[in-house]
Amino acid sequence: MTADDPERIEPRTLKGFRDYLPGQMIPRERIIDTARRVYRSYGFAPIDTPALEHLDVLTGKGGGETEKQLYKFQDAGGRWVGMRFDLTVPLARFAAQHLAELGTPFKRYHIATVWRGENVQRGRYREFMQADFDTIGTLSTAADVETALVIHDLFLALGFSEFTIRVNNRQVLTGLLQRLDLAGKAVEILRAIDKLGKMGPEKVQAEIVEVAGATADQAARVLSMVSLKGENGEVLRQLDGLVEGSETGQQGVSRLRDLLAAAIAAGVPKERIRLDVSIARGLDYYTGTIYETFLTALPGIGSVCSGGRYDNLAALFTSQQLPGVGASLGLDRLLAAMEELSMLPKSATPADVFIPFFDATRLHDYLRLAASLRQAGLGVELYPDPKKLGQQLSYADRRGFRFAVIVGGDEFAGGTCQLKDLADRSTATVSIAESVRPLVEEIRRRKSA
RNA sequence: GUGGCUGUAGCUCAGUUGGUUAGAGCGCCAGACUGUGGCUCUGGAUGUCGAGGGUUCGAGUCCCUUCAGCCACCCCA
Repeated sequence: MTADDPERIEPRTLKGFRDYLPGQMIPRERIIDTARRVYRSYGFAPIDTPALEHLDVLTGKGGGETEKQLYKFQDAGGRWVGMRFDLTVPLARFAAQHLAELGTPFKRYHIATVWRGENVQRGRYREFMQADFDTIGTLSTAADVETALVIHDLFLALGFSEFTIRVNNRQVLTGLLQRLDLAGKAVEILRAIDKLGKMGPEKVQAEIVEVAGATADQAARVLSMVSLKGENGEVLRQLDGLVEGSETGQQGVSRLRDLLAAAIAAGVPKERIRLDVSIARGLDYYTGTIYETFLTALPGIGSVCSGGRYDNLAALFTSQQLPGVGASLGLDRLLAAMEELSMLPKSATPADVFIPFFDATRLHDYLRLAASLRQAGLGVELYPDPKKLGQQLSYADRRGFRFAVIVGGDEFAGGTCQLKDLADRSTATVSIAESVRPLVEEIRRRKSA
């Protein structure tokens, strides 16, 4: 093939779809591992579902926005199929289909790729990964609390200390709207409220009047509630007054009060979990607690972990009432955030130890050494060509290896090796005559130091 | 889907009113240094100027289309 070969195909990826190089994939896998570990530590069990579903499963009763973003096509057999655009709808189908054998309460996590044909932006792609966890089959506030605790543990485990889980409860707003006779326009009003951070109160109020047909006075009252600021306890007290006379509203406030108290009792610092009456979440199926997680250093990127409680997950598929609560970690958005915050290590190798192929006649010895280090649990890469040592070390340095174990003629003769710490350029002579154990211990010691 | 900005070497960019063989820095490869990587010096390779079409004697430079990226709307992870 030549450069002007007309048959040559340009290598490229679809808009919004990306390749992941080792430098990106290593931290990505680390986030996945962390999420998995935290979810499992609470007893959430892994599941998976197909990427493709029957189209009607995904579209359900039809919803404007998601339907527009849905990737759909006819398969070879003429069936209409769609690619999942979130993990909640597949969970609903899954629950309706298998819950009889699983029983409730059922806690699952699901880390998988989803697809949305929407316009791309920083941290927003057409193919991205979500890491969901949900507890279904219970109405208990305990599950709501646990959801917040999982989010909290997760972000700590990921290396964040500056973040805020904002919580709210749909029932509070619903209660207020009932009192204002605006209950029928809840969806439009919620959507307007969701824009509060971006547009400011005046425009939101105008939108409520315009889109929901509310009077200026009604809109002002919605705004006054949604604009409540201050300590969690203070806001709760004010909400008590605002929802007075609405059973739903009172229940919402009461659940928020319980949730916050329990989360703080469980060790979440109060600055990391805040009642924020303005968060509403676009999705209409949330009926109770709502969660959004913001990074203090990067509020502009939006929520990196969102979720909430729903009354009836699988109404579309079964008459069985399935309440639940859960949240979704936006892995790719989070990764974009971490990259921007320089939280990603630059290493492009998953291994700790580099062994230069130094003495061209000793391949077998190098292979043996590498094997015994691996057996001790270390990741080891042996360079494939006996090039000059400087070049090999330069390669190791670029890749981000931490250690080089150098063994040449002198070392073979003396039964030793040189352990070189690429980070601080120091070297130490370690005996490997009897066993590699001293070497392994030295590496471990330096790693944890 | 709508609107704005951008697209030149692996990366960041320069490229004069359209004018012959398209440049820099960084990176990469090699050597100086036949057993030790971040410095220095020397040499070297690399471009369908995002793609396609048009205007022109002549286009990286102008026009149209298209693709991709960034930003806003929208929505959301």
